[in-house]
Amino acid sequence: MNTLSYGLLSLLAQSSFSGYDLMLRIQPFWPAKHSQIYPLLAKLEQDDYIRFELVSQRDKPDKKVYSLTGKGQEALKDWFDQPTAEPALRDEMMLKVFCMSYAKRESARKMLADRLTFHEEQRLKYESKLVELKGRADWPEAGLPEPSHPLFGAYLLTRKAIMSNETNTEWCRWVLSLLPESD
Amino acid sequence: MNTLSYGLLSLLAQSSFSGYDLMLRIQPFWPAKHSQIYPLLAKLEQDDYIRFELVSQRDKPDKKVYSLTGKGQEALKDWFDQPTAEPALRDEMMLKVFCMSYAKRESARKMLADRLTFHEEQRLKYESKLVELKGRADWPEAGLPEPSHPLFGAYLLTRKAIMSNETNTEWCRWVLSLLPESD
DNA sequence: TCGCGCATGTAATGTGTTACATGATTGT
DNA sequence: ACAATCATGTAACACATTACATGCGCGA
Repeated sequence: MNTLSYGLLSLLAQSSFSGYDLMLRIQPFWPAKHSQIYPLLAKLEQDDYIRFELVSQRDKPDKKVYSLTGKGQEALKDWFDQPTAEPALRDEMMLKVFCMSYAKRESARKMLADRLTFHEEQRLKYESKLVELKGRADWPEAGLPEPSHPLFGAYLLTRKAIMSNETNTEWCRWVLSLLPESD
Repeated sequence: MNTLSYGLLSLLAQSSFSGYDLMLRIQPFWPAKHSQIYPLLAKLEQDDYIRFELVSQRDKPDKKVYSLTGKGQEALKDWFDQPTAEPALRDEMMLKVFCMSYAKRESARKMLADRLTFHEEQRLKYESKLVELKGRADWPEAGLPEPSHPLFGAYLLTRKAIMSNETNTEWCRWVLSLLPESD
């Protein structure tokens, strides 16, 4: 049982999902390709942490809809009390920034401008996710969900994503302001 | 040549470092253990991107001090104009937050409090790094370095680290305020 | 004297990506 | 026609961690 395994159980604690759904939903928190997810799900199913139901769809391929077993729920609870690993960020851009004084001005500006766009788009994405969450949930109009609400965690993470993207956007703009166009 | 390889070259563009130094300095931007770094350095040396000089020390083990070759400098410049990969963040805490409504209140509070401490400590660390940078460099008292200054990148990254840690600190405090102690 | 920091390396194992494979439906 | 989305899987390879291995000097 590695972190990705617990992550999948964690998503399944909310609701049932297909492998494809899980793959898409875990991306923001733990990047993983379908080629890693599918074998893991098979293993978790074999070890009785999760079970699946075959669902036939019209107009779409059949899918396996996974849900937590009792053992899976127990595993999740135990995991929660284990020490939590520190976050690991890997960002090629930061390595490039390190030697930026040796690069062409326009290369640097382009890299920063691309990253700025990325963070602005991410921010928009998570802001609409927040709206969607507010629609699905039934918390008071003040906008503050109860800690016991199943969507509480998703709300916190969406806010976190928005905050991080705002900060990164601000940083990109600041750096660009220090790098005037040289034409 | 993978991202970590370029990262090592990137650090060596600033100044010469031992493998041990490189291992410590690359952590904030690209986590990697010494067991990954040493063989990579040997390979980069064999391929003529870097060279080393054996330095004997009193009271400390001998070390290999690496520096960039001409080929290494060329490689760095080419790399800078290549498209930059998106950042990848892996954070076990975010996965735990997702199913927080199913966990014990005190477990959740402890996890958040630990993370809060982590980000506060990181912020202090990077703030002293900023002071150290200002001491080493000779940019105007206004505090704004020139983009051509060799420490320009390090300055930008240190500011970035401080900003991110502040934002994360703020998020942790906010979440804790939503999770009153239940005793 | 016990652990930590400096300093380097290898071997075994675990994690993650890319490529290979298939196939229907929907929108451009 | 062509690409994208949904949907699942395997195989080969690349990347990363843990454990094994050594050894000196310094401070508690």
